[in-house]
Amino acid sequence: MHSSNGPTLLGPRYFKVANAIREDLVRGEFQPGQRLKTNELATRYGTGSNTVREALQQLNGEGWIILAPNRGAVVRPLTRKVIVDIYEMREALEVCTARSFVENASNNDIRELSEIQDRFEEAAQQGDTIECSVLNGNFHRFINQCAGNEEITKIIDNYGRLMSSIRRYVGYGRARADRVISDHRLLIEAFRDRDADRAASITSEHLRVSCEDILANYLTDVDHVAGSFVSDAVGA
Amino acid sequence: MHSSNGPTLLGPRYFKVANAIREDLVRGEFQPGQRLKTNELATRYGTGSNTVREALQQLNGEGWIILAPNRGAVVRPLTRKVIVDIYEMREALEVCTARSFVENASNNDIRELSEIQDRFEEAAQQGDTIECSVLNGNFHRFINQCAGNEEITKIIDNYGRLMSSIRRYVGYGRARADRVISDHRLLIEAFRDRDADRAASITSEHLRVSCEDILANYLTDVDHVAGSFVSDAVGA
DNA sequence: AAGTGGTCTAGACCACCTT
DNA sequence: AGGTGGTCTAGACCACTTA
Repeated sequence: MHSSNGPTLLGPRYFKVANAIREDLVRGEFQPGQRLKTNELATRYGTGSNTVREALQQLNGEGWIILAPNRGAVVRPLTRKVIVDIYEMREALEVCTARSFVENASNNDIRELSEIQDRFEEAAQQGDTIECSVLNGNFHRFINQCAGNEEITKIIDNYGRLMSSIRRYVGYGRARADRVISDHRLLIEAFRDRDADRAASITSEHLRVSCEDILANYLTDVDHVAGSFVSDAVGA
Repeated sequence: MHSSNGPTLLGPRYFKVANAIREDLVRGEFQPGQRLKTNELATRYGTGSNTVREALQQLNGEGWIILAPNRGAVVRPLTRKVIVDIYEMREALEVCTARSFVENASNNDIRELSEIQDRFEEAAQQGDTIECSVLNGNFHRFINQCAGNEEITKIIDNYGRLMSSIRRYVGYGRARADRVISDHRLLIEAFRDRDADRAASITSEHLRVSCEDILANYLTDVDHVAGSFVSDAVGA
């Protein structure tokens, strides 16, 4: 081991390239619909085209780009329809995990969940939107993992980065944070009561409203890519 | 163009390699839990290791293998839990598409669906289990596509080959075919009545029973891989 | 301290599109 | 035909695992 700068620093090269491309997508460096050519990307990130290809396959699975055989990659335009579709899928799956959580979670799990929620509320109190975003992710991920369906967890995790990037794009206003807080509280309560139906309907409603909130703050006509930096966050 | 033997015959090489590996998995050439080494596969299929890697990424997304960075690929053991998880996911998503179908499908779509069903019943009548399997797939895929959520369609299609391989493994008995037929009929009827709740509950029940049927015919203790050929099909 | 096997690069190859 | 860019190969490289 060589002193301290970390052994591999984030694993294989194609991970780093995938991260770099994701960041550039969020920064708006690539336009929706734009073709991503392997050789260009290879020079850009100082790597071989084959490594880029692996990164692109990753991003394809995560919904960022569209990959066609013998055609290459295109930046996926994030139309309102795409956002609705993704949220609808997520709703279907998370309603399912919410039900399983009711069955499978130990009292300890529920306690742990409400600790995440406490930290979330604290972050919201201080207007720390980035932390809010992280903890909100943790909250849902914790439920999904306790639910115990690895297939579903894998799928939702795959889309996680894209979804939180969309969320970051429209911002996380005070009003939204308040709504999230009360939804989460109701959900925890339903878990405590071991009421699967209530947990399911709260989850369903929660995600539906979240999606509507995003669409309301989303630009209407033009197609978008995941980010294009957002300056103001709270109080949007 | 060179006469007639087909231009590229199934697209890029990594598709063919992916197909070949899938077939070998179904044939039981690789044991569950077995490591799949890129170089071995490369020699086996007469290709480069990089091409193999791309094929493996594909198979990873389809649930056939488990891929870990710097670790390589392992044949995924198809435990009962994995099957249950996949079916649960599928149920969550297809209940959703069944509902959307009720909203979005034209009368013509419903007519087309029931034509697929007619051909399915015909194949069942003749004991043609392979054709049954295909048409059953078409039936559900048609519903999913009409539902209009591309994200969900993509996910279910991804798992399609694995699921039909599992189905092929346990066989498609007379009793099962009858049950499928009556379920499908009820579903079409619910669609005709534009009754989303009924369509949802039929779909849910349909998949749940299908999963139980598979588990009942599945060997109990040992972990399995997707195929290991099945000789008898009807009347299991 | 090798060895094994995943990862990466450079350049050739070839599918597809344009002229 | 020619060009562009996706695909593929051979071999070097390097992370991780054995002793």
